[in-house]
Amino acid sequence: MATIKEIADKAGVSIGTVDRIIHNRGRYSAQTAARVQSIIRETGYRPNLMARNLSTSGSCRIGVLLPLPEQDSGYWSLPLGGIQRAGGELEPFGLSLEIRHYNRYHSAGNNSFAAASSELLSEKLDGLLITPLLEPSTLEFLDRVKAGIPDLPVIFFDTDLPKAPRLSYIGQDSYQSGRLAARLMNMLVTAEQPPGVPRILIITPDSDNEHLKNRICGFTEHFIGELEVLKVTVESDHNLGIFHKLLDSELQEKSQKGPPGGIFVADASAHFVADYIVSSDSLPADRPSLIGYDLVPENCKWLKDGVIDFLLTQRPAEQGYNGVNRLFRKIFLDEDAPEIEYTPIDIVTKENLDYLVDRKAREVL
Amino acid sequence: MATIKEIADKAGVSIGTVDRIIHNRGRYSAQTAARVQSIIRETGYRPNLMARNLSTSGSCRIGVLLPLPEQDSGYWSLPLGGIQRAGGELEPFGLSLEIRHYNRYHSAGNNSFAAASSELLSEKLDGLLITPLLEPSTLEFLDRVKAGIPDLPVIFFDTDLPKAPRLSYIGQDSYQSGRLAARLMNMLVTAEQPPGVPRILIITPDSDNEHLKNRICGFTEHFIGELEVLKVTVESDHNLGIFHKLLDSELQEKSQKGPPGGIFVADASAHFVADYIVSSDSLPADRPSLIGYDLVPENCKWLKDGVIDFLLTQRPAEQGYNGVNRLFRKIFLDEDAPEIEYTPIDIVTKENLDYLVDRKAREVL
DNA sequence: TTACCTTGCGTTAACGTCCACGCAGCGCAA
DNA sequence: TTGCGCTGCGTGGACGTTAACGCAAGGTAA
Repeated sequence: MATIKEIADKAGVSIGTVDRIIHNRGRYSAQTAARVQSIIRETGYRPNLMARNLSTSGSCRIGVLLPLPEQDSGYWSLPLGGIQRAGGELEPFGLSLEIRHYNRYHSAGNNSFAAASSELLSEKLDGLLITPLLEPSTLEFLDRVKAGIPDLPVIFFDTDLPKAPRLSYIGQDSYQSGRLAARLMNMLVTAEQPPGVPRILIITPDSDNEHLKNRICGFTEHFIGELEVLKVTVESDHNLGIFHKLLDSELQEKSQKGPPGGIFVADASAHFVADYIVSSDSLPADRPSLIGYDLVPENCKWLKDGVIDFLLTQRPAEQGYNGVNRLFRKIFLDEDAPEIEYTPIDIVTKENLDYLVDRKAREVL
Repeated sequence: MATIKEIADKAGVSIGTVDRIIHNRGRYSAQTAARVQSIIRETGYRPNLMARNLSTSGSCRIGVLLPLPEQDSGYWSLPLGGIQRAGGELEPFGLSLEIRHYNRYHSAGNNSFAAASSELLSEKLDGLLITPLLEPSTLEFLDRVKAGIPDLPVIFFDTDLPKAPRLSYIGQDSYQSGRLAARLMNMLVTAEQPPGVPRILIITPDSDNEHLKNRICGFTEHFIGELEVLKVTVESDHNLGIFHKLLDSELQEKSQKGPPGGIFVADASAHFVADYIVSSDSLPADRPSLIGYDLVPENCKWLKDGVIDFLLTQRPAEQGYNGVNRLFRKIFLDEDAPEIEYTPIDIVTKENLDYLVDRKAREVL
C-alpha cells in the first residue's frame, strides 16, 4: 500500500504539501495539486487509518436521541441495546456515544425533547442518530444543528422524515409486516377455530403513527374474513386498566356476535390484551388467536405461555446497531451508507424466541 | 487513558521495560514486573490499538475453509457472502482473508480437502474459520496446524466438533428448528387440507449429517398426525432426476393412501420437490404443503411462487460474518468469543423474503 | 587476567499521518 | 527603503507502541 511519503516522492514534493492537498487546507499551487491528485489516483492511495487515528488521537463522538427506554412497553430498550452493543464494539476504535432520551408523549411544549436535544447540541459531535417521532421539534433541532455544524451526518432510525436533511434511514416496511400478520392470522383462525367466517379484532392506539397505520392497512388488505377495528385511545402511554375496560365494553356490546376468533395488536401492547384474555371470564376456554409486535419482556412471557401465537418484529436492536455502525464508518472511513435500509421482518414463536432475545433481556424473563 | 509512558513513569522504569513486561519477553526482574503489573491494574491501562497496529504494521490474516459454494443447492454461497462482507468491512483495519474450498462429497481419499487445507497451511495465518464436515480430515488438519502454530485461534461454523481444539462454534439448533417446522406444518395442514389425519412425507438425503437427523427428530416428536419418512439416498450431490424417480415410485406404490397433505424437506433441496410437484400429473390441483430449509436461489423462487409455504433458515450469512468478526476481535483485541453461539431461527414466507435476501442474491432472482 | 556470557535495564528509530511552524520569494503600500 | 502580508513550499515533532540495540554490572570459564 502506498504511503503519503511515496506519493510525495513521485510528485517531487514534500509530505506536508501532499497532506495539505489531500485535506485541501490551501498553501499549494493548482499545478502541484493536479499532479499529486493524479498520482494518488494512479497508485490507488488510501490513507492508513491506524496512523490517522493515532495522529489525531481520533475520537468519534456520536449523539443518540431516542424516546425513554421504558416507553411503549419498554420497546425503546431494544434499539438502545443494539446501540450500546455497537458502542462497546467500536470503543477500541475511538467511538464514544452521547445518549439522550425524551418523553415522546410529553407533547405540551415538548420540554423533554427540547432539553435532551439542547444537551446534545452543546456536545462536540461528529454524528447524530435519532428517532424523529416529534416532527416539528426534530426539524427545528436539525436546523439548529445545521447552523452549528454545517454538514454533520444524521441518520434516522425507526421512523423516517424523508424531507429532512438526513444521510439515511434505517427502519421497517410496516405495510408488508401487516400483510404477513394477515397471512399468519388466516392460517391460525382456519386451523384452530370452528368453521365459518372468523371475526377479527384489530387493536391499535389511536395515534397518527405511520407505522401503525401501515401495519393495519397491510393487514386489512390481505386478511380473508370479517374485520372489526377497535381503536384504543390513550392520551400518553398505555395502561392496563384502560385496555381492560375498553375490551370489556367492546365484548359486552357486541356479544351477540360472539367472541372474536383472533386479535391483531398493531403495536407492542399485545401483552395487555393477553393479560385481559387470561383474566377474563367473558371469553371461552377456546382462546382467540393473538398476533402482536415486538419482543418486549411482557410479550415474550405471553408468547412462551402460548397466549400470544406470533410476534412480529423488525429487529430494533439491529436498527440501532446498524445506525451507530453506519455513522462510525461514515465519519471514520468516509464510507457511504445506503439512503434507506430496511431490516428483515422476523416471525417469532415460542419455538424460536430464545435465539432472538439477547442474553441480557433473557435474564429478565 | 493511560499510556505506557505514564505506567513507566509511575513505576520508575522506562517504557522498554514496561513493554517487555506486558509481552513477557524477558529481561526484567520479578520485582519490577510485579510493581508494573499492579500499576497496570490500578490505572486500568489498555494498549492503544491504533498505535500497536501502526507499529507492527499489523496485519491479521484469517484462513477460511468451507465446501464449494455451489454444493448443496448453492447453500455455501450464503455463509461465503457473510464472510466476504466481514472481510470487506474489516479490511481498513488490516484484515485479509485466505478463502479455500473443498468438495464435501469427494470422499475417496478426500484429495480436495487435503489440497485446500495444505494450501492454507503454507500461508502465515493468525486465525482459522472452518466448516468441519469431514471429521477425520479436519482433525488431521488441525493436528498439523497445531504443530506449526501452537495456539492459532480456530472457530468452527455450521457444524461442531466439540472434542476438537477450537475456540468456539457458531451454528444452529437444528432440533429446535425441526420442532418449529412441525408447528408450522400442523397449522398448514389443518388450515388448508380436508379434515382428517394428514399424511406427511419427510424427505432427507440419507446422510449421517447431525443437523438433518436433529431436524427430523424435532419434527417427528412434535408433529401431530401420520408421518412417513422417505430417505432419498444420494451418493454425491443431489440431482433432479433421482428425486423425481423416487417421488414417482413413492407416490405410485402408496397411492392407495392418497397424496400426502404436506412435505417436509430437511435440507436445502426443497426446490427439487417443488419442481416435481408442479410438473407432476399424479398430484391433485390441491398441492401438498411444503416446508423446506435455506434461502438458496431456487428455493426463493418457489417460495415467491407459492409452491413452498415456509423456508426455515438459521442465518448462514450471519454465521460467516460473525465467525470472521469474532476471530478478528480475538486476534486484534484479544477479546474472548463465547464458546457456542447459536444464530436465530428465521421463518421465511413470500411476504418477508425480500428483506432477508441480500442485494446480490436478489439480483439473481 | 582476559574473554565472553547473562541479567536488567534504558534508548531510540521506526510505523504513517497530521499540523504547527519556519522560510524564502514576491508584491504592495507607507 | 522598510515593513507587512501573501503564496507555496519544506521541516520536524507528536500520537502510542514495538523491537532492535546498547550498555553497565556481575558471573563464569579458560
